[in-house]
Amino acid sequence: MSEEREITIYDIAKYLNISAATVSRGLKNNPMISKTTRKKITDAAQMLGYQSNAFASNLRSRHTHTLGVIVPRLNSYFMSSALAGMENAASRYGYNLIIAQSLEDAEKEKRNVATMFNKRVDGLLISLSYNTQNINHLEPFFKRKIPVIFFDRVYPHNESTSVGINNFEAAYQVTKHLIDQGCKRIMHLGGNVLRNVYQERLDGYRKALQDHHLPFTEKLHLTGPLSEQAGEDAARHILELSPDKRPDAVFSANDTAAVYCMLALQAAGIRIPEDIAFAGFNNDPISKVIAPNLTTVEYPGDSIGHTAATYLINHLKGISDLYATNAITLRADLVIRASSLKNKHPE
Amino acid sequence: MSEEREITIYDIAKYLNISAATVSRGLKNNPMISKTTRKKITDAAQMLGYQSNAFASNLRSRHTHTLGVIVPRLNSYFMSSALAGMENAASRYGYNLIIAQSLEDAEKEKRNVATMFNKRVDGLLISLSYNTQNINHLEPFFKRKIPVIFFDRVYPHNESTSVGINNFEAAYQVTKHLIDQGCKRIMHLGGNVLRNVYQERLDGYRKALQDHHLPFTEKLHLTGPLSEQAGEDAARHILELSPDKRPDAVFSANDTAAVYCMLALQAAGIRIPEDIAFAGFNNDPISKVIAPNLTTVEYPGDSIGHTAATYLINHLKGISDLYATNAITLRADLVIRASSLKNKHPE
DNA sequence: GAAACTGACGTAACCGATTGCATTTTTTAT
DNA sequence: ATAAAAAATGCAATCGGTTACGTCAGTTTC
Repeated sequence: MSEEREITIYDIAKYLNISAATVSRGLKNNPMISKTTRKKITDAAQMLGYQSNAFASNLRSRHTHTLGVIVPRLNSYFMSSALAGMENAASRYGYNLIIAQSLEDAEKEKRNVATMFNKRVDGLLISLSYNTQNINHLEPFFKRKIPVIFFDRVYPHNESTSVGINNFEAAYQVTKHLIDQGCKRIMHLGGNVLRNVYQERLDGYRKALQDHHLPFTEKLHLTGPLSEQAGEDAARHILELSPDKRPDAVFSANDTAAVYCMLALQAAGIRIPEDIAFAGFNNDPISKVIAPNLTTVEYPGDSIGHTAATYLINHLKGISDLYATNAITLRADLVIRASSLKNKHPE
Repeated sequence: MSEEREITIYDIAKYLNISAATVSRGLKNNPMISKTTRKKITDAAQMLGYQSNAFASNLRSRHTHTLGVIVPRLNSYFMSSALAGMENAASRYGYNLIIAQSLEDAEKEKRNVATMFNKRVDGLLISLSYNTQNINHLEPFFKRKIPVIFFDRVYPHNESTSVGINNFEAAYQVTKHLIDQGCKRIMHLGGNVLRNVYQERLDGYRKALQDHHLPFTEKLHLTGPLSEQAGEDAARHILELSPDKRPDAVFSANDTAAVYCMLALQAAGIRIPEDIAFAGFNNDPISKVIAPNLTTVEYPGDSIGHTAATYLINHLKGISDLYATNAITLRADLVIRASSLKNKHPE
């Protein structure tokens, strides 16, 4: 039952009859320490079961080897992939991740940011909540020059970098693909345009329509949370339209809404892609399971997370300068599957 | 460009002409401090933009308000749900989460555990990697009486608690359900029996067979990583059997393998559930998208995570005693869907 | 052989909040 | 008004590494 006392560098120092300073240096492979004493130190540390106390170290050296991550939700495929990518990069370089979720709430996001600051994270990776209006809550970070990287849902700021894809271009390609398939009345299920990703996807969609001389119709533009429910609601909305007013294609800003819209429409006897073609966004696992398989955009969460974290760490190590880089854009390819193929023999 | 200096309690103390000790107490709402000075302190703190330094605090008070979480992979639906549940519970009580993934590698898990220990987490939540043989690497935690909770993939240990479901019972129910549907040759796709969840699911399956006087056939028991590939491999295996030797049902220990097995079989012309009934495990989102919808077991990641974290925190606060509790078992209901319904009119 | 230098290690002052104990101030009781 | 009790605040040690600076023995240089 006796509480084991903590082994410190002082214990090692006493054991070897040397100073704590030497022990500290020896453990960090400081070249000032001779090979022989260094060996003695590491051996003694091993023997005594020494475990370094990160606090004491942080308190003095003023960095924590910890990165803060704030995401809207942890449990989406994209986010958990992004986190996995970050964790891989971070652990490779000896960094840890403190993860918090805003639950799409700007207020909780503010509290998360404050906590991260108090825990003195060395850098922050953040994807903004659904209704965050501005980034004033990040000021403490900017003031203290603690680097911030936005990923996925970014915010323009000239002292921090954004990591994501070209949403405009991807949405343009999706829409163009649907147009190439002969679709003329393409519906768009979008998210809150406060978030750049949804704004840019909407813009790409509109630009493609315009370039192909198709009108943009407000009635074919639905905005919502892109949830399962939202997908089903969209289906109901479509079914309530008179058949000649119905869209002949749906481009959803995520796969979840697309898939649940498809399921509801199919239940009502609508054929996909013959009656209505479908395209989503994210390349979520469900897109490969739904019948017909869903055309979508590969949104590489793992790469985005890995890139963002690596970049942040490189900045911290002085290898690259984050302030010079405004944005990093990763490749996001269109993944064409059966849900959008109206032409049996596409050229 | 000037680095803003950090505001400390000493700055507040100097500003108000009081001692740092009083400031420290005032900020923590210590009742020993009068209401008026407390107000003055918080106001000054606000005014000066004070942010507490968690290190200094931790170093002295010896707890971090941080929980370590080690999971095999971040990007599975179950795990990300569990993490989300943990984060909700933790943030409610002012705790943070440091998250690391073992990538199913026992060695990386060991390193993760050591890091968590060095960062002095107040408690540890862990789901073991695929090939972890023992829990010797957790000894430092046990020695220092730092509480450890296992969730999902647990390990028997009489000083720590496990949170999960009754896998044996759930698997029994799944198998019984398939038998009730008239199935007689039920195949099982299982995982590594080193992990309790897979061992127990296998046991439940076997017990149900036995109770219903059905033989257990080694040929109908496949063990693997339960990945998409594993599901497709299982399908190929089934198709290679002569039709009279084929199973009339498949019970997979997760939904991913079940779904990809179904897709491959369907592509080969096999009808589900008429030719082969299917059941999975986890209630992953894909189970609701596959046609026919997959019968499965609701494995409540969110609840498991929330419960595990709450329990750990209650222990830390002295509200409950973790050492007295051996296991917490959550409800896991069978979710019957079309993939297993051979009888058109089930009673 | 004295001065200058180098390598290896020790000394001690931090980092910023916490807390047992001492001290001062205020309140209560007599 | 005064002693006693209670409340409020201050003092100073402490947590465990880190690091600027000092020391000292041994080596090099001329």
